[in-house]
Amino acid sequence: MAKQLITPRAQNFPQWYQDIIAHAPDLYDESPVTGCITFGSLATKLWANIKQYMDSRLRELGVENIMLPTLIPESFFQREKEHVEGFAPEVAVVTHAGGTKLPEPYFIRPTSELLFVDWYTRSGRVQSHRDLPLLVNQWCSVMRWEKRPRAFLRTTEFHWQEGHCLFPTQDQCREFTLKILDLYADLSENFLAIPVIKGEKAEHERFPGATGTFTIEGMMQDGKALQMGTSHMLSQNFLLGADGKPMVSFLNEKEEQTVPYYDSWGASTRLLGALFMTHGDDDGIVLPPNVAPVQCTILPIFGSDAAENEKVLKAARDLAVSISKSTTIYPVHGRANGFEETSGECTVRIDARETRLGDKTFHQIRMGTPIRIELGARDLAENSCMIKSRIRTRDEAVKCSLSKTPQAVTDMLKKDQETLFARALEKRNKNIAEPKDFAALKTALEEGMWALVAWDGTKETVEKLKAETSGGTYRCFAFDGKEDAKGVLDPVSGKQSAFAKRIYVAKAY
RNA sequence: CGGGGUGUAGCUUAGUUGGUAAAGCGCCAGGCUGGGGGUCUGGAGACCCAGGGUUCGAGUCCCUGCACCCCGACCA
Repeated sequence: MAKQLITPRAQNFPQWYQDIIAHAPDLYDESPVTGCITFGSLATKLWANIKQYMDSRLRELGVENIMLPTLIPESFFQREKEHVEGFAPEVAVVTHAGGTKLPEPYFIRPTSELLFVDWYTRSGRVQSHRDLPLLVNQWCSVMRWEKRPRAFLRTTEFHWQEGHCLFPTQDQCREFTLKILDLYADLSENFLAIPVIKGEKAEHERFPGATGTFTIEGMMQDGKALQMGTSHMLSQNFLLGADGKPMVSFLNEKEEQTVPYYDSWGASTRLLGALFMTHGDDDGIVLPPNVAPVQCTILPIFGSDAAENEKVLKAARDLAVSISKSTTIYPVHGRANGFEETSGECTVRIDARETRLGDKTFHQIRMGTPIRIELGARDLAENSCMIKSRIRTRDEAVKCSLSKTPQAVTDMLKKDQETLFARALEKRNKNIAEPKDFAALKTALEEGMWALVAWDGTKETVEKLKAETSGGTYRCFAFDGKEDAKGVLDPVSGKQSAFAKRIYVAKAY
């Protein structure tokens, strides 16, 4: 019985990550295109859930969705020098179409600032101060020819949302940019159960063309940082042409032509990578109940008596209906036929395949399903079932009467969501050091920790940090309002801090 | 784009000094089988990455490509 094993985290973290995502049924497949993956039904549902959560928050803020083209005319790229230099190396170009060479090549969008700016004027949406703020977003995929792809964390084509908003004043723009950062943090912490640090990127880490970049950073189980979403203040940078003349302007209350302030913000399918890396264990991925496409799977236990099996299956269906509070049960054709699902307050799946319980159990473990319920003829005779959680030990299995099961499941889902967040938070907080000197900083990074330090603000120090700690980077300035870096020495250079706030240092994905 | 590695069945791999392919998992059929991948029997499945070359004969030896993976630099 040679099992397909998952490399333990402690032994080789990158291999472990590859193993758990590879073993999760229907999560993803490699594709024929370099660095691109096929999102399986599980990944697609996870992304759909994230999208739904975020979309409803965005609607509360008044953001509308639109959809722009995938291609950008090459000439657009001549407008924003810094932006072009930032993205040119990783852009794919379409030179031929319709069997002939195109007069002007099209770039496959790596991000859509240039198209949004065009749309603002083309659509006539920005003419008066009454048109502002203009709050729009799009869900799409973009393409960046990165040197080193990693499934979910950095794929050549990735799916994301990109919001592009205009405001009459800089203050309003900044306020909204930060509001989105809060939204990202809320999504991450309350939905994905991943604690994040909110902060501002140092100048050298800014989005090309931005005047300010704000980020949420999560700590993965190996202590590396992952940038999970960014919100950029672009100010008027994309709205002025190469000649300095406004490309977008509106008439304000005083009847003056005015250039608005622009922000853009995005979060991508990298969030799924963060999810797996944060919560996964040596048995596979673990999905927090709030994002999980299926909260609970009922595993009927079948014997050799067909009539008994029929009764067990019927009881499983009744139980699924009462847990999910939905009467519709429909078949699901996944890796094999024999699954059924209900939707409602929570999604309950029945694994009615005629395989052994061990197979069904393992399938669910590898898929990260929060709760399993085992139900056989003997349980049925006692009007009970066994409830097991993905994140609890087998000793913690609960025997529960069928009538009380729906409430027990609801309670367990809520508790497990909290537990996952609390675990990750505790681990994160334990792993942030405040080193006094460079030696202590090096040690902290070697041990997979982050460090909160003062920084002298120089490029030399950035280089020195990276070179002498094998990849340490400045992640973001602490966002907690504390100004405790004044007069403090930078542990890397030994010089005075150039900023009022301290900055987080970590190795990163 | 530098450094290293690997291409043989759906997956993981074995293939001796060159003689036209093997195992485990998975899959299909059928037994026995109730709680973390059970077991027995039978079966299907591979122009050995591509193109050249050496040879009576190449998965194996020699060139040349291509692809993928890992470690760095770049990034959501």
